[in-house]
Formats: sequence, C-alpha cells, structure tokens
Amino acid sequence: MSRQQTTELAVLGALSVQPMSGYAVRAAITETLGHFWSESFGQIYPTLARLESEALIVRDADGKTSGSTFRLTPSGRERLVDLLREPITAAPPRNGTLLRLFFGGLLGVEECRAILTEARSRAVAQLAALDAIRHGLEAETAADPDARYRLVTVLAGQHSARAAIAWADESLALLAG
Amino acid sequence: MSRQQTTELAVLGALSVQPMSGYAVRAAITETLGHFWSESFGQIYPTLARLESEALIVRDADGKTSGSTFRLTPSGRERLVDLLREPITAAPPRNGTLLRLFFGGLLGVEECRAILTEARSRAVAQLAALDAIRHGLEAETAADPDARYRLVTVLAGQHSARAAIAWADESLALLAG
DNA sequence: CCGAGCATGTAACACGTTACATGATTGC
DNA sequence: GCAATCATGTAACGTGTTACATGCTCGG
Repeated sequence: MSRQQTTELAVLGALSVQPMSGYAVRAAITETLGHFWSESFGQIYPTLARLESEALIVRDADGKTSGSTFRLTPSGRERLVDLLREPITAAPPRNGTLLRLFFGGLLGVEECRAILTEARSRAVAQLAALDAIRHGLEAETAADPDARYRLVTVLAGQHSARAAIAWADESLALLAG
Repeated sequence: MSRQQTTELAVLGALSVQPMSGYAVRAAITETLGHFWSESFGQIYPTLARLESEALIVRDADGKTSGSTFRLTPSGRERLVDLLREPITAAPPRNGTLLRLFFGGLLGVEECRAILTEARSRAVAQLAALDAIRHGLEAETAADPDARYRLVTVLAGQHSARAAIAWADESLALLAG
C-alpha cells in the first residue's frame, strides 16, 4: 500500500527551487541530484499533468514561446513538506556487482579482480567529481545556510566512494593471496 | 534492448549452490543475499517456469510430498556463467534519504538531524549483523576457497555501513554548528 | 484436529525506461 | 536554411511488489 510517489517528490522539490519547464526539471534533476537520483521524461510529464490537475502546481504560458513554466502553488509546497516528512521506505538495495561477485567461484579469480578494478575506477572518478561540487558548495554555505543540506548529500557520495575504494583494495588483496 | 534478467541470474545462482524448491530459493536469497538483493514470489515462480521451459533447469517431483526440487542442467550452468560475464549495467542509485535531506531547508534542522540519527542507527545494526556473518565465513575460508567470494560481498556491506556512520556523524556536526 | 510453516501459483497494480512523434526556437 | 537544443507528450514494454487463492505436511 501507499505508493512511493518519489517522482512526485523530486518534481515538487525541483520546482520549489524555482519555477521552470518540464524539460528544465529533468535537466535540474540530472545535473543536481544525478549522483543519487534520476527521472525520465516518461515519468516527469505525466506527473506534471497530474500535479496540475490537483492544483499543486500551475502552468504559466510563456507569452509567445512554445513552452510553459510550472510553478508551485501554496498547497503544492505543503504537499512537498508532507512528502518530505513521510517515513523513508528503505528500498532493497539491489547491487548487481555484488550479485556477480557472490558467485565469483564460477567466474574465476581474474574476472572477479577485473570487476573489482572497474568498480574502483568508477569510485575514484566519482570522488573527484564530487570534490569539485563540494568546493563550490562550501563557498556558498557562508551566504546561504540552506547550502549545508546540499553539502550533506555530497558528503554522502564521497564517504560512499571512499568506502568503495577501500573495499575494492581489500578485496583485491584477499583474492590475490 | 537487452533485458536485465537479474532475477534469472539470482535464481540460477541460488540453484547452483544446491537443488531446491522455489520456496527455498526465495528463503536462500533473503537470508544469504539479503543485504544487497531481494526477490519476491511473484518474480520467482514465473522465472522458474520459464527456465524450465528453456531446459535450463529441471523439476524433480519429490516422491510423495507436494513440492518439487529444481536443479540446474548443464546448459543452465552455462547460462549462469554467461549472465555473470555480462556487463554490469550500473543502475541509477535512487536514494530516498538523500532526496529528502537535499530539500532539508523545508524541513528544518531538527527533522534532518532525526533522519540522520535514524540512518546512523540502521548502519550500526547492519555492521553488527555483518560482523557475525563475517566471522563464520572467515572460518570457512580455510576449507572452502570459494567462501572468499562471499566474504567479499560481506566486506562491501561493512565498508558501506562504516561509511554511513562516518557520514552521519560528520553531517550531524555540520548541521549542529 | 489445528495451527505454523512449506509450497505453488496468478492477477492487479505500481513504477520506470525507451523509443517514437511532433514541433518551436535559436545561433551560426 | 540548417543543425542543435528546447519542449511536450504518448505508447509499448519490462520489471517488480502486493495481495490473493489454494493446498500440503508435520508437530503438538
């Protein structure tokens, strides 16, 4: 029971920052929440239509241009806060890499080491990408206290990436010996 | 293109350890892969039926008892290895906790600290649970070299849990100051 | 005999991606 | 004018969970 409504949460959240088009919502989610969230157009547009019909957002036609701009209504903002408050249903964390390594005996040491090496590379790249974002946010924090919340999500990604690197190193050593 | 077929991989993997009933496959996945995988009956039974029709597994009627036992055929084992070798499509890692914290400004410091405290508790509990499993596996490793692969997945969970604890502590300090 | 757990399966629903179709706007 | 990008939407498909329906088996 009780749908997840996570897409609704992400869309309302994006619009809470500033009014924008559906296309821009997608871009904002990809760019800003990209390291822990994703949405496709096939989800976003139907969601926008439903939110509009429930008067949680309104659509302003952009004068002469083709697109439109969606804006949160007061009840939409209330709805967003309600969703934020809702208990977080811990999704089962399906991890394809671990599933493969668990049955690694069927693949052999070398292939498993390759999987680990690749996972390590991805983590190193992500750590570097998040480092750049982090420096920007730390500068912002002085002016905007709310930037701290965004910083918290970046820290999560960095801790997670560092853990992945340490795990890969330890596992590579274990499989080498 | 190219379906994920992750359920198929998990089911074949479970049966590669030993022949068992569908009910037992579900139990094995829940107990052994539980910290990084999950499957429901609604997925398992149709998958077993399909695998049987493709002759990747066979069903042995258990004499007089009601259930049946599924067993990998040689081609089923080949199929499993093929699936293990397939490139891992890194699933977008949707994290509901981070999505909420990102918009934490709308919730306020106290509610965000509560979310972090709860995330920390879950990580502490998981770390302890995995520690018990780890000790068992380390003992097994001497006798069964393949136990190392299972140990690798446990290490992943522990690194991840420790990272979550460190992240929660750092973030709680950040939001306190 | 009765309840707990074993066992199998289906139907309805929710969620999400991909591919497609269509057209406007803008910069070169 | 033409390509890239902005913009909106739909349809088909795949995947996954939940709830339901059904019956067996075994220990107390």
